[in-house]
Amino acid sequence: MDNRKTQIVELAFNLIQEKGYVAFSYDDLAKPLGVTKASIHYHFEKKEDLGLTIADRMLQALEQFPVRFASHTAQERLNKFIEERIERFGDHEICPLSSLQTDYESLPQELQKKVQLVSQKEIAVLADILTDMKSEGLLESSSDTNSLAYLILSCGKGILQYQRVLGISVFPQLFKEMSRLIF
Amino acid sequence: MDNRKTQIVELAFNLIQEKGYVAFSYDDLAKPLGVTKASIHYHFEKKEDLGLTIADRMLQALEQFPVRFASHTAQERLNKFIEERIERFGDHEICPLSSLQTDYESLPQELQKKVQLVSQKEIAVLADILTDMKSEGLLESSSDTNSLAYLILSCGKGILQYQRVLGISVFPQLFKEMSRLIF
DNA sequence: GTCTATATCAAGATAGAC
DNA sequence: GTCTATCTTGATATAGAC
Repeated sequence: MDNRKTQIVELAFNLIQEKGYVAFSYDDLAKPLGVTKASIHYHFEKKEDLGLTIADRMLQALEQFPVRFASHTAQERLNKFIEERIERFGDHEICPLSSLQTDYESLPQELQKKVQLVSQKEIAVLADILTDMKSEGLLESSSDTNSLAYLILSCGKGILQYQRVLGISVFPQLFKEMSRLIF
Repeated sequence: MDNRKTQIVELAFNLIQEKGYVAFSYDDLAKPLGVTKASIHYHFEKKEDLGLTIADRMLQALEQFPVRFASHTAQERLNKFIEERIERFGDHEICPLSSLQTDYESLPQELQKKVQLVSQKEIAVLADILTDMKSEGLLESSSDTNSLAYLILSCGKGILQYQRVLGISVFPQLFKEMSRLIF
């Protein structure tokens, strides 16, 4: 049953968004699936293997983004990039990359390396979109698109954290404020 | 020896900035101090007690900030607010509040409540400074100072995470970019 | 091949020694 | 009052049952 493997990855991905990488356990996966922890270990021998699979999925999604929207304008790609993120997160979820970044010092070396790659790729994908926007005159020519990418992503991730803790929805206003500043 | 208690708090505070709240253990505290875990439990019966003490310290520091700089201009207070943060963080440290926010779902209720208070207070302190700056004409009158506070803090915290993972120093450029946008 | 029973280790926490 | 020896639990991981 290869579907079980997918189930585990999906569940683990959600748990990372909710509890963080260090905080979630194999029992958190086993219980809802109605199996024992050891069964999870069959599919993913070590927690690191599961972490790597998830980080790889994140990396692939980022790599595919520019391919999926190759025929779209830069403005459309920016909108998609942001919309997809907004849709993905509920009230009790934070960015999975934020979780992995926070737990960075506890991660095994190979997973650390993968988290680095994902972090770099996420910045690069957004920076590319912003650079295209600059070419199209939608952004001031003096803008540092790389710094802007850091700024936008950091901001979005931070807001998710505040939202969850404070139980409020500041994303919309904040987004308006950010757009007003940048564009 | 009441100094031992202080030592523990200092150490735990650093560990939260490095590893996160869930990830650090009483053994991480005991080893460098040359005592057993149980000894730490004497000073802080439960991990939650230690967490609460640290969160309280963060809250007090925030409450004192406007008092310490009551006679300063809004611009000076903003500079101080940011400078103190920049000075506090090394290459392998992230914002302690970010750590507690990421681990939020794993925290005992009382500590969750305290993390909420710290989060609110941090936003409020910065928003107050920005509101004063608006009164002094240093900020566009249309600015939403509350949203700006979220934006600035989120951004700063996010950057610390990227910096640590990528081993780079993007804070300076990013800060320049942010200042250019906001002020 | 897929899973359970079990081992091992480290976590947080208690009770009792100095 | 301060700490150590010890307990209990829950974590990751292995070896072996179906």
